[in-house]
Amino acid sequence: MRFSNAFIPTLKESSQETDSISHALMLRAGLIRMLTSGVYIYLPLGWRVLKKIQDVIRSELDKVGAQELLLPALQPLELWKLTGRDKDLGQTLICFTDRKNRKLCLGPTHEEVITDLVKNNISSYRQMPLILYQIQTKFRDELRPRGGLMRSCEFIMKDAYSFDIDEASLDKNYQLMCDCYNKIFSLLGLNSVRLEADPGVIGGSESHEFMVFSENGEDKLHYCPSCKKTFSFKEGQSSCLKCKKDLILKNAIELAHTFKLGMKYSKVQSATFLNEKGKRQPVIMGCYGIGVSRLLPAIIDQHHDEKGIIWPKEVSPFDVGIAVVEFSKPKALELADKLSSRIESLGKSVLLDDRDIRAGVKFNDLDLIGIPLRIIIGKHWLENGDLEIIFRKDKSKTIKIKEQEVEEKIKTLLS
RNA sequence: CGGGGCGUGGCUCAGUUUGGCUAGAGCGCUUGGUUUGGGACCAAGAGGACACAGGUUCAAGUCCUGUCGCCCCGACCA
Repeated sequence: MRFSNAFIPTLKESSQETDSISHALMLRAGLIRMLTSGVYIYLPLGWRVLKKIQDVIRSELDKVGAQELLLPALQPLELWKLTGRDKDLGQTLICFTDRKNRKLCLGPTHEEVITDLVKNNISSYRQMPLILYQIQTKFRDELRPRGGLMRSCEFIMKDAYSFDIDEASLDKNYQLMCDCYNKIFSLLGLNSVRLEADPGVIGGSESHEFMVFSENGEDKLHYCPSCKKTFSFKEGQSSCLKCKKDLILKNAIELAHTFKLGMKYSKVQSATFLNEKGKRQPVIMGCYGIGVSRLLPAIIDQHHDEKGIIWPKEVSPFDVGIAVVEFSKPKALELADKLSSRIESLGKSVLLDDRDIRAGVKFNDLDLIGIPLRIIIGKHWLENGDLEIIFRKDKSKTIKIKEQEVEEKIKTLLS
């Protein structure tokens, strides 16, 4: 992709109103724009990152045997009345009546819908265990949206649901999913901690949250500086039970929330199956959510410097940036085109900055956008054919290579 | 929903306290020229009627009333 053709509206300044770093960087780097409070547009660059994040999630979930489907965002309010959650969610649930006088709502989560699906399509213990998931837009009329994508009214969520014949089997799936989440977050460059949580409106017997420490997080955690153990803020203790050290209060972002639902939904919605003895019983359920769009600010929060974003290579919108500094020389652009198609044939994406502007602007934009590797075709190339590879994370590691070494080098650096 | 702040070209903001010439700056944009390794410079342009509605006044971006929108803190948060 040539920068001159790309829609990447970067900004030099950010408004004084946006006080979270990640949100300001998302606006400045041309990742998102606000439509109205709590509702955001994903620009091409932001959407590329979001798709990369989804790729990681899909790939890991598929590995543990979870199957992707897509449930409707539009749901009959009837289902919610059945479980009584229309009242639990209250005004958060966005409801309306269609022209046929049908009462509908926009899905804030999908326990009712998936349970309804299972009720009609699972009837035997032979059909379980089963894990289904989707990546979908959720709608919640938040009292106060904040922090850009951190808490918005329309957001992307990955929600998975497990179906088992008994508690022991649920425990297995639950563990499987938690391990999978740890893997996903570590691939995304997020140092997550897991701790027990309040099941809240979703319900169930047991529940855990996956959190990452962040100054701009909405949640608070107690942290032991000695044994590194984390405690939920609600537990209310002031010193570590083990080390007796004073706990430190830290802000954190909730990345994911898992629940052992048990029979909460299957009982009310009559999602039952016949066990091996021919006895009818409710399906045992689990539910596992990841705030996908929230991962964007969470990752940026953990990976940035004063110049801008530093994407982990798994989620960078482009794998390689090429800055043509000697743009007045036709040969430089020719070489850049050649290099980018050679790199693309390795299955890597390239953002080629061919713009007729000064070097400083390109460097600053590429720093802001945060692509991990940058090739410069500039004065060293003019002098003796050297291409420079600059690492976004650490410029002191800059290396010089010749044109014919590019594929080999990129392959090693991106593996 | 309670408290606080804000709304002036595409972006970031000044101007409002103490009403007064024709509404400003920087960035961005267009054209020409000089530049060209860390957000260049010169020149010439385009672009706003000051969130909206009412009111006070000889005169309102500025004062008053109402409405709408946005941000932050709190409450809430699957």
